[in-house]
Amino acid sequence: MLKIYNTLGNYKEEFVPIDSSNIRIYACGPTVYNYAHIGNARMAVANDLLVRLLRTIYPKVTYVSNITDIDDKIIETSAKKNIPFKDLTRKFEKIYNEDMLSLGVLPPDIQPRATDHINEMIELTKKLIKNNHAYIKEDHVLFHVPSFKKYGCLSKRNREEQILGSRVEIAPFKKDPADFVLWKPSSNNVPGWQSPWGFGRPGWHLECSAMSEKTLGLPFDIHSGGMDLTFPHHENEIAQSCGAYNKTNDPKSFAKYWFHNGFVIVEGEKMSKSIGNIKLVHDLINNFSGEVLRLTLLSSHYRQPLNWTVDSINQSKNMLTRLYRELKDLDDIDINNSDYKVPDNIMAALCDDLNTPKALAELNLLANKISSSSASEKIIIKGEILAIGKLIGILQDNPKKWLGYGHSEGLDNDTIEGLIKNRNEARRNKNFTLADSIRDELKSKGIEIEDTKNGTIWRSEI
RNA sequence: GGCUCGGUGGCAGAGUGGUUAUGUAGGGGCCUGCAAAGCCUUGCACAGCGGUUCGAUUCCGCUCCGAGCCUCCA
Repeated sequence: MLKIYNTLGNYKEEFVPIDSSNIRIYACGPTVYNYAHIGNARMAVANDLLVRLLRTIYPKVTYVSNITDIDDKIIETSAKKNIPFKDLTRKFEKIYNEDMLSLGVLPPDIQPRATDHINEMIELTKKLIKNNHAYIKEDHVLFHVPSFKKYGCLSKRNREEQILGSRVEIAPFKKDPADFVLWKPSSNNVPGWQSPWGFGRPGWHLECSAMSEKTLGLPFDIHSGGMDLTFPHHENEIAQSCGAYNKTNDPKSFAKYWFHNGFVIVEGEKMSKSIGNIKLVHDLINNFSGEVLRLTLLSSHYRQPLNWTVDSINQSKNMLTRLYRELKDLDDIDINNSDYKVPDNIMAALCDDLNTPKALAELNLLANKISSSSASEKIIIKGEILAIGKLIGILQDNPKKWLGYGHSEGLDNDTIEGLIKNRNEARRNKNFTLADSIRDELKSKGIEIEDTKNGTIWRSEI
């Protein structure tokens, strides 16, 4: 039984599908005007894991994650760089997908773009006007928040208190301070589309309401995104999608479960432009394998804040190295892929609101058992480790390759083999000073050697 | 000011009303010419103060500290 924490209600609850033959999930994707940072990656990895887990339980999962390719930050950036906004967004959409793939994130089944759904957004806005949830004022269309009684149900906010504590300047054309824009005018040099309310562009919440309905139908099972999207983005989506169909008393007529991942902080500090500590996947991938980055993201529970530190990355790297070493030692054991089975205790941990730290602890315990296991037990353990790895998206590489055995980026293999031969010659002659100096020389070139009972083997330091 | 969520061993990070988390880093040992790798073994912990309890790190209250949202944000 899968349990997930539902922000709509703030408690962990059993996942009961709307239609168990097709689980439908929508994750708010990136606004593509820059490289993806590690926070974007955490969202993608958390949802990827959820989808992978759902796929092991249910026959079909439809995973939708959008690309926001029109918004004011995009417009600003394209103006500043003097390139058409479409060129900008297509470029970073491509980079985003490449970066996520390097983290082992499987592509969503559908990745809709906001600009391909302008008509749907216009239709949705028309419905909201017709249902008296929206009004037209000074070329804007605004959602009237007091018309939606359940407003605040997701973020547990009381409107009056919000207004009192508000530090936001309120646009003069709003009937109510909480009203938000569905459609706004664009001047000639700003991207826009023709609409019944003139040339303009959508407000930023509207796209997800339109695209989720179009791609998944209403209601769907899970809606996800970063914690910060809870308010106002997801709150407004609920208002729009429920208001369009006059289901204002039933937020679950839009999406049943709300799944939100926590933030990434960097070396104990908030990740922000002003501190200048934004970690881009594009840069990290030059220094660490995607698998290491993925494991680092999975090493804390998805709802907890994740402290991204050099130490935490190295820890993940060391853990993977150790596990790959175990697998390398089991290299000569052939197993049938179809016999893979994720052990019950690890399934249970993952089904308990994606408790990845617990699952990883169990994985380590499983690996610890190898040294004291019989040959037949080792077959089972190897299969289980690979099955777990497949589920959570790690350990699928060739162990020798991953560990760097037998290939070098610096010295060529013949030179290395030659030096090892000389060293072993020296060892036979008990000339350990020479032997050790050869080893040191190799080490300085990034080559580590291991003397085993089957001879000397070498690997590049990872 | 309002709403959420946290404070666990050097570090990372689960969990539990009484029993080992796990990893990583350290200590000791085996192996090795010495290493590396592996194996065995071992410290170190539950922010503070009250309360409930036979017993609390785990439940309740308060205090202190921290994070996020309330404005664009994953």
